[in-house]
Amino acid sequence: MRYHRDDVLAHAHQLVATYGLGALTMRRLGAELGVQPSAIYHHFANKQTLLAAVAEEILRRGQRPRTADDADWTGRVHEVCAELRDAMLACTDGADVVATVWAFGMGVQGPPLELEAILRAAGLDDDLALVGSRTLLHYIFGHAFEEQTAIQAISAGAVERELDSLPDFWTGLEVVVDGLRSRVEAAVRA
Amino acid sequence: MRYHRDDVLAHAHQLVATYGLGALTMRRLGAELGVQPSAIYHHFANKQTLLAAVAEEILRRGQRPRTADDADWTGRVHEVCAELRDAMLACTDGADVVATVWAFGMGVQGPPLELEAILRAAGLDDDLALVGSRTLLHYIFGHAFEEQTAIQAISAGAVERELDSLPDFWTGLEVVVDGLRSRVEAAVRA
DNA sequence: AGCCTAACCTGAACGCCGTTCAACTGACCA
DNA sequence: TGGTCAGTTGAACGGCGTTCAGGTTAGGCT
Repeated sequence: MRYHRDDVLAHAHQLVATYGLGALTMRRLGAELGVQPSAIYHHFANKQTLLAAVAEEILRRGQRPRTADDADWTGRVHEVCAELRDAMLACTDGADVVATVWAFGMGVQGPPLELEAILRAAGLDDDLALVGSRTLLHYIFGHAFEEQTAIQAISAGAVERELDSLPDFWTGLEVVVDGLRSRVEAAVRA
Repeated sequence: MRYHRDDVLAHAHQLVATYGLGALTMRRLGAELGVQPSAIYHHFANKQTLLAAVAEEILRRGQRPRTADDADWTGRVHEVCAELRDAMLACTDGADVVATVWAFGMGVQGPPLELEAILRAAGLDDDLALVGSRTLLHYIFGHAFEEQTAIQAISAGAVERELDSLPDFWTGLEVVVDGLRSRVEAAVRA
């Protein structure tokens, strides 16, 4: 059997989704495909590139049609945030993968740009729209990463933490959106 | 020369601070001390434990006296957030180290508990104080991590990103604090 | 049908990594 | 003087990402 880039990517994604980021090894991926590890370097320059592609795949699989097109900006923000969060949670270590790739500037530009555009359309100037989108992103990444890590640490028995000590995602998101709302109202008033 | 736990920890911290997380290797740390890698396992059970200790050390070195003790809660929040952020930025990969250790529940409980207490003293109920402290934390970790990673990626020439595209930390923090302020006012009014 | 080219793969090697373990050293105290 | 124990040694195990020169095969062109 000979493979294409998409076959390798699909297997890599499945490996991460099923067994976590630690299972994504060039050797294991090769074994999964019945191929030498070195064969993967024909499709991806290195592991970092492969990881970036996995991150995009995680987001791609989580995409949904936008329903609240010209509704209140808060509804559109919620929609994008929910999609991003759900996409990451649907994959073991998804938040880790996506946040890392994003921070390294190797991809994952869709949701940030979308949030930025929504905030600008709501009336914020360019600087505030950038700040707002990044604040939302940091909150979403941080919450999802902590949630996934805690689940993993607990199920591995590595730590005696309680799962119900995790705060609700939506309440925190509301706090950030409230902060943005006062800026939007000030901008519209001016 | 024979070493104690604190000597090993100090060298580990210095290694991370100077050359980054990637340089913290049991082998390299041993070499730095003129000792076999296995000798380190006498002081720390494994690398994860060592890393947790390094995270605590990063925070410890960033500690400052609290000046705004019974002032406005927003001032106290700013103080804690600034200390946390500065402590992480003072060390290469500091945000990565601290955030990871925190997420794994292996330590780094000082700042979160402090923030939670401040918000509770401001009038928020337990749930909201927890949500608020976590939201602040996620924002601080996310921003610092992205900032440090971007600096590193740019200086390594790995990516063509612009440094000035990073949004201002304090503006974003103000957004979150604004969101919390409306909750505090609602709580005090009730 | 035959060929050529590009895509895909092999297999071995290199230099790292965290971790384990039985055995040794040396300072300190009774 | 003898024993205890914190600290260390040195070798080994299994795993990792990555490189490279060379082999193989599928698909389009003549």
